Amino acid sequence: MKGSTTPSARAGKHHILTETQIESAAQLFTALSEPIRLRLIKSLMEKDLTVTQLIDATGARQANVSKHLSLLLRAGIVKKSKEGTFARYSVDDPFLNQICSLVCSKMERDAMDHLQALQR
Amino acid sequence: MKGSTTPSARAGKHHILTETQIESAAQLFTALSEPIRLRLIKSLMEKDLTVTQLIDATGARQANVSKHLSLLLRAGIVKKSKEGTFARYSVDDPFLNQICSLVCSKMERDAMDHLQALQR
DNA sequence: CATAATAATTACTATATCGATATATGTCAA
DNA sequence: TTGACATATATCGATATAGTAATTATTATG
Repeated sequence: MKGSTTPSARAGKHHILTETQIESAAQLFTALSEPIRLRLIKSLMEKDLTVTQLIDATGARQANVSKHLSLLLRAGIVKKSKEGTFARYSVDDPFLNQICSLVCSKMERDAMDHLQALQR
Repeated sequence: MKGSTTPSARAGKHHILTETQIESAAQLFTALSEPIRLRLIKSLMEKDLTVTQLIDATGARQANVSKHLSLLLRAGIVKKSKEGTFARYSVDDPFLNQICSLVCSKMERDAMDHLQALQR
């Protein structure tokens, strides 16, 4: 026994991404690939916040916060509503909670694997 | 009724990423943020393949395929085993199937929302 | 050993994007 | 209208990364 996964064990049960979906997915992952944007998302997952509040929450500069927020907006990850001079941003997408817990469990699993590899 | 989500509806049930986890997650998403890398992953999700086979499957150049594979390897997304002069790569991580179906459903949901917005 | 085949690496150009600064836009209040 | 505040945008230098061609291991084979 070689411990290798048979291809047939995988075939037929996974989602097959079209080329168009691959491009879209890549853009989505790009939007999630910057720590500052994940910090913004994390803050917004607790509650809706204005730009000023996000500046305080993340410690980033105003221009950077605005820039990354508009990127997240274009990516369809956050929503925006104007309130006077304020802009209130929000995340309201089950996708984010799901991907968050998925990433968490992968990282935990990888950490476990790493520990077991050390003990072996 | 304003249609806004109350913050309390979100609080308490989501995963809270630490700053370290945010950095790791950003690296993970970076690894998934290039179409060519998603194409490699897609091919490998069907079955294990050598570099040469991945060149055929993706149409990319050898150096490029090797470079992106080594990036995916460092990111812990693919595994590598040498077979003579060949290098056979594989993905064997439930994370990928999960994230794949998650991304698919988000894209489908966004498409539906977009259609409904047009009809409104 | 010499050669061919496979894959990784190096060197390079082009492009993208980050953060920072400065400026513009928009809104409210006096 | 003027001033103060909130946000967006434009620009710039620095850095990172994509893709390519050429080179360098590494391994199998005659």
